[in-house]
Amino acid sequence: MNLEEQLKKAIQVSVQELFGEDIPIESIAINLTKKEHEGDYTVVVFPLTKFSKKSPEQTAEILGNALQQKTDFIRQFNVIKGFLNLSITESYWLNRLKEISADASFGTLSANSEKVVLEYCGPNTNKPLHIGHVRNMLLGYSMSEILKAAGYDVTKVNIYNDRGIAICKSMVAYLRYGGNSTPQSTGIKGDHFVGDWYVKFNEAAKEELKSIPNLSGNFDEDQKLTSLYQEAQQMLQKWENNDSATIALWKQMNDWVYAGFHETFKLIGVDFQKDYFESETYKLGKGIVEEGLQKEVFKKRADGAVVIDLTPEGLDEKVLLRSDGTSIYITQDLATAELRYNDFRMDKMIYVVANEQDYHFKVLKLALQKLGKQWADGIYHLSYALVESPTGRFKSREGKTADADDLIAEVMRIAEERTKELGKIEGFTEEQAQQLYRIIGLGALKYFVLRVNPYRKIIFNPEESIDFHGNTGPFIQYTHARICAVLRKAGEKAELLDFENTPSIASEERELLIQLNEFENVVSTAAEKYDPSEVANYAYNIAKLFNKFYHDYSILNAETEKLKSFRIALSQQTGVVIKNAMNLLGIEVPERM
RNA sequence: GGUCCCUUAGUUCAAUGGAUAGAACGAAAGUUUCCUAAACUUUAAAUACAGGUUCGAUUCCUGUAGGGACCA
Repeated sequence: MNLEEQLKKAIQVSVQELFGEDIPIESIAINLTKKEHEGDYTVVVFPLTKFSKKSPEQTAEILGNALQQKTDFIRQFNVIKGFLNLSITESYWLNRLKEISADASFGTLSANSEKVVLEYCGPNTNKPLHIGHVRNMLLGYSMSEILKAAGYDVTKVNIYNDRGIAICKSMVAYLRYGGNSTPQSTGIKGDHFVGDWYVKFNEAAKEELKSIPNLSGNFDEDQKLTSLYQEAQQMLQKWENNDSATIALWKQMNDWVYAGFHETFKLIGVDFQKDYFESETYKLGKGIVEEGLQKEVFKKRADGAVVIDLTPEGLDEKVLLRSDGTSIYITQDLATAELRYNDFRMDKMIYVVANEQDYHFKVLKLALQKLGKQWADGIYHLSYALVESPTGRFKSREGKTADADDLIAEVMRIAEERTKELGKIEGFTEEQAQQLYRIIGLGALKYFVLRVNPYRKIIFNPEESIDFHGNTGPFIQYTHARICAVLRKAGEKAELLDFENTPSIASEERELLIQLNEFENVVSTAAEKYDPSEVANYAYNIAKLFNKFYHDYSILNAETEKLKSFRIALSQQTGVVIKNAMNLLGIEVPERM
């Protein structure tokens, strides 16, 4: 049982004994004491005054005395207004550092036997990944690591939107203008190669529109008048009819795209245990529509469309099958969800999808619940806001600035530039140097994205490079490298860890230690809130505290051997926590930089 | 028209209903014969507006203004 739990339990018992009131343990508020006050933990006693029938000060005083008697780790306490500040004994903290250091799995919560399927990325196969996918992938990957650390059994899945009019457009343009070119012959990465044909399609369609009169001015509408679009339509038709030449071309182009995607996945460091393809699931909707009609959860409208009435839930009447019998995204997704449940029997199903689809997922979950699917209660939409440029939403036609591969290349280039400026790669082989640029560049990018709450939109200015100073990934990585340098110099002495009865430790050391002890709480909160930024901010705070400690005190030249031993252990554990926290964000930390 | 989200220093972000609202960048000033200065220290600087709930509101509720998304 950790310290906070022990404290809460002791408070609960004391309140019962002192004031004769049973209070739920969740109602007890314990915070870390603010810097400007003396103490380690603070109990807010205002809520207890209604049971004690005494002033906040008196209540705190009485409770403080009781707690001190009941436990053996409270050295002293003070009361300021309604705040009871408890100081924990030094021996408790020293002992705690030993425990943490000896615990190889510190930061990993015990397994809870719940199974989670987490879907993320979800690209279309007609164009390369862009900055939106980057946020999605970083969130998805990080969330999976956090959930694993919190004790869940996590399976990551991807869904490819590999069919439909969009990919047919690329196919048509390629057939018309592509000749026998391939990614290999042109040296263009597969997903970009196919994406280029998609762009080409739109350019050619615009060109064709110049000779067509009476346009509406709306490209999405007007393009339907072009021969190109009609060809794409026919292509889609043929695809749906299983025309072998069409299928062969479709497969070829998608394979190029997948090869490109996989390269990017590998570089950015994300993976999936299972892939789903829309082409294999897009027809599944019919069955669930039947089921819904039978159960009378869905109904047939006068015009023949099948709908679900969600007005009691404050939503609208939602169409699930159009009057012409064609299905809609939501219908497919209902069926895909069920398919996935049959595949995995998971307790939770998490969708990492942009907040444009908040409404969609509300409907999805509600509809499944209304159909009586118990497992639908476990659906969670991890919604995140879009990444925008300073002038507004990134449009694919803004091109390069929003492209994922370009973005990654750019941060790595900046990392290289900065590192060389600082002359930090002495003694590195070329391969090690490249590795370092990758770690730092990606660290900067990933931290930049993950330190922000998912629901908050990110303004990314491609003109200004991502920062490497202050509250950034490289700052935290640098702290880790510093720690490694000290530990290297300390040599085997780091193994000794004899710091029993170390004379009084400084407030900077104490604060760092208290924060290290919080790591498991942070993991648990991040998992509960589905929010990696909790971990990011924590890692930053740890790094900041360490740097202050490092600046103010000498580790290797400590006044006594015991103190030195303590500081080495503290540094070592800080390094471990930084590394583990950063790994939860999908960020690697270098040993030298 | 309906539903949902957002608004905190010049800028980008923090703050389970708790103490004097924290950081970073940028601005101004300083620290290197000392374990990595991608670091550290100091200064100036913010809760959109109006009500309400209560011991206490950046946080919860209502309304206003501004920004964004979705549903037809």
